[in-house]
Order: sequence, then C-alpha cells, then structure tokens
Amino acid sequence: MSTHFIELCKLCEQLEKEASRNLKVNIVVDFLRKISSEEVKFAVYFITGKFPSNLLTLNVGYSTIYQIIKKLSNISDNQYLTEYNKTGDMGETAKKIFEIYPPKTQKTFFEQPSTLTEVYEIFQKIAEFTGESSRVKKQRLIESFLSKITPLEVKYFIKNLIGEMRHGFSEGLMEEAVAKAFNVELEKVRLASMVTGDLGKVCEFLKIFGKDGIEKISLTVFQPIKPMLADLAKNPAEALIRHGGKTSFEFKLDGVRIQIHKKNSNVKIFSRRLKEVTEAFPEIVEKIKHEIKADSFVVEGEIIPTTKNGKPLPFQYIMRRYGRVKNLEKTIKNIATTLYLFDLLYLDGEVLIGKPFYERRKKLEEIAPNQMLTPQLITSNPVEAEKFFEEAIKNGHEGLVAKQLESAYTPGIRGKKWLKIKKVLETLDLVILAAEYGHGYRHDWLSDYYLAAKNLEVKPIFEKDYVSFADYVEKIHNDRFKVVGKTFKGLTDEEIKTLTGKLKNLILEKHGRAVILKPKIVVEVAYSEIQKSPLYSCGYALRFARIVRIREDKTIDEIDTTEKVKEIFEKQFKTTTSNFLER
DNA sequence: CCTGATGCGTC
DNA sequence: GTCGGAC
DNA sequence: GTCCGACGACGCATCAGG
Repeated sequence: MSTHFIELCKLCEQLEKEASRNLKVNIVVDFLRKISSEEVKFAVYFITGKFPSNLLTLNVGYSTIYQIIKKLSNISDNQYLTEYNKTGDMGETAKKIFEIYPPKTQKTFFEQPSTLTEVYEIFQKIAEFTGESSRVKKQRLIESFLSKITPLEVKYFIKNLIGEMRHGFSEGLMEEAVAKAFNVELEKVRLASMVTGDLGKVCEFLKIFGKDGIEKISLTVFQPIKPMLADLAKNPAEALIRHGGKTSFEFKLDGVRIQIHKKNSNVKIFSRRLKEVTEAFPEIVEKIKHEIKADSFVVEGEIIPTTKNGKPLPFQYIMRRYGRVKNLEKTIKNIATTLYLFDLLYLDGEVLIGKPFYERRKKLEEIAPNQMLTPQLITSNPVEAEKFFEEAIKNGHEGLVAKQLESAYTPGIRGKKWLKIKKVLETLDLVILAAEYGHGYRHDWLSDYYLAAKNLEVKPIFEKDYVSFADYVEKIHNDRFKVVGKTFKGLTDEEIKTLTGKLKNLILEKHGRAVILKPKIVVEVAYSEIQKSPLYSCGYALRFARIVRIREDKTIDEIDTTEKVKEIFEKQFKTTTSNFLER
C-alpha cells in the first residue's frame, strides 16, 4: 500500500503549526508506523528535507526555482516580491501564487495523486540529468511536475528541492520519532544513524526486521560514519572543569576533517559530510598505505595546507586542493598538505567506537608514526593547559580541542564530550552601510548587515565599473568606507526589531530586498580570522563575523580603518608563514 | 574558447 | 562554521 | 542540555551563452 505525497504535505503543515516537540514527534511516529517498508525512507528524507548527500545531488537551487515559478504563473518580479515578503519562504510563496495563478496544464482526468515513490523518482531523475542542456531538462521536468500537483504539494516539493523545511522538525527529532515508532532505545537509533549516515535506511531496516534489526547495523569499512561533534568552551580551564578535572587537549587544526578507510591495499578518504574525496589527496593515500602498520582500519583526522616544511597555511589554501579534478598535479606541487590523525574507530576486525578515547588514542599511537598524530597533552593542571593553548596559537593553529578521556565515540547525545577552545582576536568597530531583509521567521526585519571600515585613501571610483552590490554600496558613499563582510549573527530578535526601525529612517536606496543606508550605526564586530577576499574591493573579508554589541557611544569617525584590517591580517600569519604569503 | 551564473561543500 | 531562541 | 533555523566567505566544477 503506497502513501500519497499529499498526506506527507499535510503532516508537514501540522508540524509547522505545532510548537511542542513532543507532540511533533508523536505526529511523525503515527505516520512512520502506518507507512510501508518500501516508502518509509522516502518519508524520512521528505519530512526532514534532506537526502543523504551521497545519494542525490540535484543541482537545482533558489535561482532556478524562482525562474520556474515565474514561468509557470506568468507573474512579474514585483508580484513575486510582494508575496515573498509576506512569509520569507519560497515554498509558501509558490503555493500562494499558484492558488491565484494556476499553471496552465493539460490535466488528465482521473489522475491519481502522486505517491512518495513517484515523487522520489522525480528527484532521482532531476539528479541524473548531467551534461549539455541538463539544466533545461531539469527545469522542464520540474515544471511539468509542478503543473500536475496541488499548490500544497508544490510548497513541499519546492521546500525539498531547497532543503529548508522551517517546520522545526529536523534530524534530531526524526531520530526520536524513529526510536519511538519502533520501540528502540534512542541511543541505538542515533548510533545506527551515525554508522550508516542514513537515517532513512535505518528506518527501513527496522520496518523489515523489527526492533532487533538495529543490532545488525554496525560500523563497516568503506561505509563512512558521521563525525563526532564538539561543543564550545571559553578557555582550557573551563574545559578541565567540564571534563571533571583532567582531560586530553589536542591542537585544533584549521583544515578539512576527514576519515580514512583502509582494507588491504584499498584506501578511501571521506569528508565530514561523507563525500568521497580520495582523488584530491593522492599523497595522503600513499602515506596511509606505507606508514601505518595495520591491514584494515578506519582513522580520523585533519588535512591542513602547509608549506613544504610543514608550517601551516591559511585555511583558504586547502580549498584549492579540496574536491579538485582539474590541474590536480600542478596544484599538488604548489600546495603541500599535512595529515594529522586524532582517532581510531576500527582496527583489524574490531570496532572501537564504544571504547574510551584514551584507549583508541593508545592503539592509534601503536600503528601510526608520531609525527602523523595531532600534538596532545593530557593534564589536570590549568596553567599547563593554558601554556599548551598558547603554543598552539603560536604555531599558527586555531586553538585546542579537549576530549574527555573516558568518552566513547558517540553522536551528540548526553552532552558533547569534545570541547573546542578557539583563539580570540581583537574586535573591530564598523559601520552598517547596507542591510537586507531576512528570510523565514526574520522576513519582516532588516537582519543581514553589510559591515564597513573607514577608508583613508579616498579615491572615488566613479569611472570604475562596479561588479557586486557591495562595490555599488561603496560607490554611493564615494569610497569613504570599504565593505569587509556581512553578518546576521549576534543580536537578539528584540535588538534586530529595534534596529530595523532605526535603519528604516536611514534608507538612501532600495534594491529588491536590500537597502543602502546613511552611515550612522556603529557596531562592535568579532570574527575568527581575516581572509584575503576576491569579492570585496578592499581585498579583505572577516571570517565568521558576528556583532558583539551596538556602539551607541561611537560615531562613524571613530570606527576602525581598512589599514587596521590589513595590519591584523598580516599579524595573523607573521610567526609562521609570512614569507610564503608575500611571494 | 572564454566568461558569468549557479550550485555544492568546506569551514 | 556561529549565534539566539525555544523546548 | 539539546535541537533548530537563521545565514557568513571562499574555491571548485559545471553549464549556458556569446
């Protein structure tokens, strides 16, 4: 017996209205129970709005869907914008538009509503189109499907294309629902989800084999596992307290997190989101083959970009290597990498994720050469810990990760057992030069802010062509300010609401959902790093910028300058890699 | 053959 | 990746 | 303590279109 997509859409509408998590879970539990084993995994994907990334890559985004909605309903940009502004949600907007302007179709009489299987097949087909004119093919397929279904189905089909459900029910609560639906302990569901990377499959397994089916799921070589995550701690001392007085500290390295699976001479490297990236790192594969003394294993670590003699380079460099298929050999010559391992999850037939961290690390030390391990310090002394932290920073790393010695490798339940401690940089005082209306629950507020520093060398760029909105904003202000980033983080909803009111009085120009402002509001901004920017005209951008507070006490004459930004950028890597960066 | 738009995945 | 809000 | 939904910069590949 198959389930209709419209039933699932109605379920999602209920989730959207219901605030209580427990009730949301119960609604989904009932749904999962009555659905067939063939379709239950589709339900899991559609409700959470996420397909396992190794399963489907749609290559359809916001922009394509916007064109489709416009074409099918024949509305103007302004009509769309007016409707979108009411909710800030693309699916809901399409639903409303199609209710008033239904797509012209040749609807067959007696057409049956689509089943979950049929809808999934559409997604599969969308993903399968590649190569020449594939974008048109994807678009046509979506258009023809959207013209056949009801506005409510359109809403959720589009939400699934984008992957933003906005009904407050995501992976975490879905795990709870699955556990409850099949009478299995939540921890077991989470564990199974972690080792398969696919909660839908876990659910299917439970449907077929019943509650004992969960015991059959365990870590397998070449089946990537979801990585254990870390919580944030302010400083090493806090980490020590939270870990009960004694803990293991490791350098926190700024690269890409990877897990490496090996069986005999076969090696595969997987990313944090379980994508295979073996091709991009042939030198790592060789190292693994020759320098680790074991036949089959799963290890976890970080690949960071380095100079030839192993000094860390800025994060941006690793991205030139990551996922690359073109000019791979040449890039390998220019950007070296260094592999650091920090965990061992499986070794020669034995699954180790249930074992305490110190034991896994000990076994890792037995099979891997010392220089391949992340530097570690086990201590109960806050002073020593602080020194170790300073050492990490001095060597050009991000900070430390603290790992409770007794902790198993688990998905994020019962408190995160790993804690990251990151270096703190001095904040910058910047002016808000433009803003954008937000999306979803923030659609009524100017919640995304363009942050700019004072530009001392005022050389207006009237003759120069601007390429980006940020460039245009600078031009409006005669280049007196330079944009160094955008942020939506740090203010409370209440502060955003108040600020929106103030900003509305400063509007110079409106551009769609963006506004250009008189320079007036000064904010103190924190960030984790200053990057080289190919986008902003001043050449620098803040990484992970967030507003610390609004500086009512400061005027725009007192904000920081682009010179200061440049100084901080240069200071960041001075100790380790300045020579490399200058060439 | 080159360039800009678009989407994906890393942090 | 980081943050605030809600349960 | 946990989960969720807001969205950032960057670098790559791919495709559309001149």
